[in-house]
Amino acid sequence: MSPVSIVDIARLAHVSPSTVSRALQDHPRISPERRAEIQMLAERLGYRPSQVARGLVTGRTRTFGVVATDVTDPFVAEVLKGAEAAARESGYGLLFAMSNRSPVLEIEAAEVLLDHQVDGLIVISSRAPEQYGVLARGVDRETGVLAPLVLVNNEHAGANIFSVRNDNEGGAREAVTYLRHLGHRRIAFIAGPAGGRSSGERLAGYRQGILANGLGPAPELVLSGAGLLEDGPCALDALLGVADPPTAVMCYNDLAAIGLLAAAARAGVRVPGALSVIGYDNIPLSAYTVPALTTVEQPKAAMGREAVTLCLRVLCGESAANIVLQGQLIVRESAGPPQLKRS
Amino acid sequence: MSPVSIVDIARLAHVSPSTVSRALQDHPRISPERRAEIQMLAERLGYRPSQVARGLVTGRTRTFGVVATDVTDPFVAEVLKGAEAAARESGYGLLFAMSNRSPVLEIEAAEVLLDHQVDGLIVISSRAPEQYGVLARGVDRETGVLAPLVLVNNEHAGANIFSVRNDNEGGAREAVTYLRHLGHRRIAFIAGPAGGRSSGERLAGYRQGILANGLGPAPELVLSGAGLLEDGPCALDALLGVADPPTAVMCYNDLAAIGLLAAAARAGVRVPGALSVIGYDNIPLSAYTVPALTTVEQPKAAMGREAVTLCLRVLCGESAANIVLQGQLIVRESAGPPQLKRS
DNA sequence: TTGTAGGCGTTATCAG
DNA sequence: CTGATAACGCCTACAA
Repeated sequence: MSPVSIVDIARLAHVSPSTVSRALQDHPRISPERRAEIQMLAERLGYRPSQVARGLVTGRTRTFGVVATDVTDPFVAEVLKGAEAAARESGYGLLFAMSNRSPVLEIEAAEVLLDHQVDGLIVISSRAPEQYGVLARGVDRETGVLAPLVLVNNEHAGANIFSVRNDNEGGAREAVTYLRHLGHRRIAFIAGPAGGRSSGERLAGYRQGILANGLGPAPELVLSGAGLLEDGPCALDALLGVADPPTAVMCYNDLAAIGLLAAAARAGVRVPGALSVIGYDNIPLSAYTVPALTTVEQPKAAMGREAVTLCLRVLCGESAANIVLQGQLIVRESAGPPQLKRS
Repeated sequence: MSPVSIVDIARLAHVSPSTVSRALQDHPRISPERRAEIQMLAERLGYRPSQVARGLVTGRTRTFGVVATDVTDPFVAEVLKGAEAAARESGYGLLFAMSNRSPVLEIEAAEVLLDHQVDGLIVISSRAPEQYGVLARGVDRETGVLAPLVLVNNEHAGANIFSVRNDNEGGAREAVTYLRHLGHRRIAFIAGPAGGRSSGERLAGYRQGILANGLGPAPELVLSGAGLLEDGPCALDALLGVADPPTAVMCYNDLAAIGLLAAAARAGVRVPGALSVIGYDNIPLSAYTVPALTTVEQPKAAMGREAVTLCLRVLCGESAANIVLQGQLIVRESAGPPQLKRS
C-alpha cells in the first residue's frame, strides 16, 4: 500500500540499496544480469523514484518554474503550451504561478517557485525584470551554477538571465508598411500595457514605420490600452473623436483588435471599408473573427519551447544566448484599401 | 552565496538547529525572545526554507498537481486561473501538465505529478477517469491519507476521488427550452469530444429539452464535433445539407459556436435571422463576437477554486463532498426568433 | 525551554 | 562490480 522504495527492492533482491540505485539509473559499473533483474523487479513492484528525495540530494528537481501574467490570455496560454511540451519531452515538470499583471505578485510568485527549488525560472511577459538580478538563488552545490532565468517577451541584462523575444519593432513596422501600401495615411496605434516591454517596442516599431513611410508623426493617433478585449469600445470612441480620424488602426495585440472589431460592428463602422484593423500575436481565434483578422504572427509555442531549451542548455553547461524570433504578417480580411469618402 | 540553511542560522544564534526550526514555525514551546531573535536573524539572512527538504520529512510538498487537456482552451485556462489563485492563497503551488486530449498522456502526466509527491491531483476534463482508481498513490505516512483526486468536469466513483461539476444537463436543457420559446422547432446540436463526459451530459440535456418541449427527436440534427473552433465550417455544411434544415443550433461549447458564427458569416447565413446559435461556457470572448454569443455560463474560476478547496479539506481530514455548480443562460444576440421564410 | 538523535528516500564517495 | 556510510535540509520524538 505504502509506496515502494529503493530499500524494499533491495531486500527482495538481496542486494544493497546502492546497487538498486545504480541498476535503476543505468550506472556503468554494474553487472548486466543484476541490472536486468533489479529493473524487472522494480517494474513489477511498481516502483517510482521519489523526485523529492532525489531532489534533496542532487540539488535538481527536474522542474522548471513558470510565472505568467495571466493564463487566460491566449498568447500566454500558447507559450505555456509550447513550454510544457518541451519540458515533458525532457522529463521535466512545470511549476506554474500567475502574477495577475502585478509586479509585486510576480516577484512573490518567483520566490515561491524558487523555494521549491526549480532548476530554472521562465517568466512570460515580466513586469518587473529589473528585480531578478538580486533574486538570483538556487545555487547548484557542485557546479556552482545558478538556476537560469529566462524572460519571454522581455529582457534584462544580468548573469544567468536570458531572453526569448519576438522582433516586436520589426513586426509592427511591417504592419504599418503594409497599411501604407494599402493607401492609408492616417494610421492609429492602440498601445499595450504601460509596464510591458513589448508595448514599448511595438510602439517604437509603429513610429518607425510611420516615419519610414513618409508620414508625419501624429501623437493624437496613439491611444492607450491594456492589451485586453475591453480596450476595444473605449479605443473606438477615442478614434472617432479625433479630428481627421484615422482610416486604419494597428493594435497592440489580437485581443484588443477583436474588441475593436466588435465595437466597430456595434457602431456601424464597416471593417475594413471604413476602418482597417491589424492585430498582433495571431492567436487561433483571429482566424475566426468576422472579418478575419489581419495580424502579425508570433511563434508562440516555439517561444515556449526555446525558453525551456535555454534552461536545459544552461543546466548542461552548454553555451546559451538570447533568442530573437521573427514575426510574420498574416494577411486576412480586416485590412484593405481606405474607401473614398462619399462627399 | 549558497542558500542559507537552518544550521547557518543556528550557528549564528548559538542555538541548535531544532530550536531554529521551532522558532521559525511558531512552535509553542519556545521562549518569545529567542523566537523573535531567530526570526529576525532568519529574515536578515534571507533564509528561505527548502520545500524539498521539508517535503521529504513531512510527506507534504505544499503542491497540487493539475493536469488538463489543453491550456489553450479558454475554459481550461479560466479553471486553471481560479485554481492557481486559491492555491496560492493557501500557500500552495501548482505543478502543471497537459494531456493534449490523449488518455494515455493524461495518465502519464498524472504519474509524473505524483512522482513529485503532489499533495493532491486535479484533473480538468479527464478523458480517462476510470484509470485513476488503480493509480491511487502518495500515502501520507502519519495519517494514512491518500493524495485526493479531484475531477473537474467529470466524475468517477472511488475512495478519495471527488468531483467538481457543472449541471451540464440542466444547462443544455435550459438552452433548448429558450430556443423553443423563441419559436424554434428544428433545433440541432453539435456534440463535443467523443470521450468527454460533459459531451454526453450536454447531449442528454439537449435531448431532454427536445422532448420536454414537445418536439420529436431528430437524430439527423445531432452532429459530431470536437469542441474546437474548427468544428464550425464542417458543422455548417452538415447543417445546411439536412433536409428540412434547423433554424437553431446549440453547440457543445463557445469555441464551436464561434467557429460556426464565422462559417455562417462567410456563407452568408445571417445569425440570428436565418440561424440562431447558442454556445456553452461563456468564455470572455463570447461577449465580443458579432453578433454577441448567447451562451450558458459555467462558473469556471469558481470550479477551479472549489477543486483546490476540496483537496485542502481532504488533507485537513475534514469532510468533503462532490460539488455541482449551476449554470445560467446568458442571453445576448446570437439567438432570436426564427425568421419566416420568404416563400 | 532547549538540545540530541534519528530518519525521510536517494545519490555519491569511498573501500572492499 | 558491490556494499557500507555519509550526506542533502528539515522535522520531531525523546531526553535533559
